[in-house]
Amino acid sequence: MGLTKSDIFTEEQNNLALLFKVLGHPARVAILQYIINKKACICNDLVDELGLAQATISQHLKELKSIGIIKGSIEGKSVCYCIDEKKWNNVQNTFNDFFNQEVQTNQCC
Amino acid sequence: MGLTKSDIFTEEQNNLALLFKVLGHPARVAILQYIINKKACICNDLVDELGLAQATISQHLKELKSIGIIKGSIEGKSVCYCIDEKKWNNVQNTFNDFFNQEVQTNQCC
DNA sequence: TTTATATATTGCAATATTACGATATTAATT
DNA sequence: AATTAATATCGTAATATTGCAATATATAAA
Repeated sequence: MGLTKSDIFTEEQNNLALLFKVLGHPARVAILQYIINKKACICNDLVDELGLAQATISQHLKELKSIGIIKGSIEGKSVCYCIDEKKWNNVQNTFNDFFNQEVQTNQCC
Repeated sequence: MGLTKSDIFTEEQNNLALLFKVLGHPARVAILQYIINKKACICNDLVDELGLAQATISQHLKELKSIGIIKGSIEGKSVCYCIDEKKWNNVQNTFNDFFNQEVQTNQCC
């Protein structure tokens, strides 16, 4: 198997899980933190900063871009990446909506 | 390959990514939502509710337990699972700390 | 004690992910 | 036009994840 049965879940569940999944890798967390901390937007510096090959970084950036949390703009021969603030806040809100669901007082454990 | 290079990232980055990763599957999102929505804590109902085999559900529950976001207590021959509220809030706070990092105004894109 | 019920674990097949070298592609520079 | 530099894509090997049947374990009920 190895195939997630996404058809048996709601659109909402699949979407939420996808957001979590994309953030669920230390390299992608590190990339986001790096982009946030530097005043300017970055690209190839990530290869030097993290100890990963250029192809690997490019792949992680692609995944982050796929959920829209970062965006890139071509600057000459390099690409400048930055956080998409609107999406960033949107993802945070989506997560908070999930966590703010009323947790009932346990009737067991 | 296929091996995440966790040694090149900080403890914090690995921990945060792990939390996201465990939540990054629709079945686990669905399990959490189900446990939250029902007043009482559940166990085998999940097998009926979601269309997954008992072994599969058990495995997902194990992963959720591994980060402490749910806990189970033995109730006769069944196990009652519920949200660990303390950890639940803790995870939410951890995520919010991450998202509340100051996003600098873009100098590109 | 035997049987039934609920959950966990094991083993395995199918698919996904991670990582990287090699190779495009694209744009600036010479 | 040729070269350099930055990034993306392709192909592939190694590992991880998902899912399930089969089996083990544990407790309640008969």
